[in-house]
Amino acid sequence: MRVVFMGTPDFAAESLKKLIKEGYDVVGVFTQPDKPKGRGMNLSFSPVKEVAVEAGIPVFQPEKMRDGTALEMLTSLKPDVAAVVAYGRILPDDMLAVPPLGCINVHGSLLPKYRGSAPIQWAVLNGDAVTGVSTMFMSTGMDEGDIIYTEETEIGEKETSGELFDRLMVMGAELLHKTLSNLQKGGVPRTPQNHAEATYTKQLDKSFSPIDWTRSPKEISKWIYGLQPWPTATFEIEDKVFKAFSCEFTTNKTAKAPGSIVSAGKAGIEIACGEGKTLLITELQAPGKKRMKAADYLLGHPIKV
RNA sequence: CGCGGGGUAGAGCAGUUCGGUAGCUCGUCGGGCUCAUAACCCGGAGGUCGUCGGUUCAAAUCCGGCCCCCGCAA
Repeated sequence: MRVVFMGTPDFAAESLKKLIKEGYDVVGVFTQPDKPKGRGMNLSFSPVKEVAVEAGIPVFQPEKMRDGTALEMLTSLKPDVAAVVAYGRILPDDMLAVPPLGCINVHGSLLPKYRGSAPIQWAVLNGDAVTGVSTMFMSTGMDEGDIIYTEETEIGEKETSGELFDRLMVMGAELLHKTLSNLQKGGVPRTPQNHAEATYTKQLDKSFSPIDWTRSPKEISKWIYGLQPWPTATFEIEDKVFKAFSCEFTTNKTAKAPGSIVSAGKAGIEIACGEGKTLLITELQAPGKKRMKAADYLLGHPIKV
C-alpha cells in the first residue's frame, strides 16, 4: 500500500515515525516550507521533514495548495491512501480525490468536539476531564469527515497542554497505524459525525496570555496549565510581565480586588481571584530570567503586599 | 549577520558607570530564647565572580575571543 504522509509539527512527526517503523510504504511526505525560526532566525526544517529526510523519503513542500503543483506532486506519487496529521494546510477537493482509499486524518480531540486549530489545548483550557484522538476520512469541510476510530484519555488535574500533547501524539500515531492497517486488510468503520454537537476552537496566540483574575481559581489554574508550553499565561506585578507555570489552590478568602497580591512568601505569590478566593502562584518566569520557584524569585526581588 | 536581557556562595539578587582583594535575602551547620515553631537572637562554613587571553602595581569591574541560558520576533 503506497502511503503519502502530510504533516508538519512534532505531533505529526510521531505518526510518521510510527508508519516508518511499522514498515508502511511511505512514498512521499508533504510538509510546510522551511521557515526562519528561533534566535538568529535560522532557516529550519519542520519536525516531519527531519524524520522524512533521515528515512530517505522524498519531501514535498509546495508553497500553494491550489495552483496545481501540489496536485501534480500528489498524483505522480500514485498513493493508495494519504495520511494527514496537522499539516497546517487545507487540501482542495481535487487533492482529496487522488488516493483511491481516501485521505485519513488524525485529530487531537473526540470529534465532533473541538474541530479546528488547537483542540488539545482547548480541552485543557475548558477544564475537560476527558479528551482523546480521532481518525476520520477527510471531506471538504474542516474536520467534518466520517469518524473511523476514537480513543479516549483522562486529563490530569495539573497536566499541561504540552504533556497532554506528548501523550496524544503517541495515541494518535497508534490509532493511525490501526486505521491504516485495517484499511489495508479490508475495511474500517465509518461513522458520520453528529454535526449538531460540533464545536470549534480558535487558534491560540499571545492575546490569550493575560490571566483574567476575575475568574475562579479553578478556571485560572486550567488557563495556566492549558497555555503551556505556548503561549503561556501571564500576569503583571509592578509593570513587569511574568509567565505563570504552576499554581496551588488555597482555602483563603480575601476582600481585595481580583489581581491584587494577597501575600508573598515561601509558599509563593498569592493573588486575589474571583469569588473572593485566592490562587497561589508557585512557579513563574520574570522577563529575561529563567523559570523558577516563586519563592526563589522573591529572595532577590522583595514584593510589597 | 533579525532585536534585546543575563551568566557573582546550594537558591534568588546587589556590586561593574568613577579598577583596589566580594555584599544582601533565603537555605545550611552550631548555639541561644521558647510549652513550641516555618518565629526571634548570636555565631560559623561555603565563591578560581561562565571561560580563555590582554591592559594594569592591582580586574567581578576596562579591552578582545569563545561557551551557555533567557525574552521578543517567527
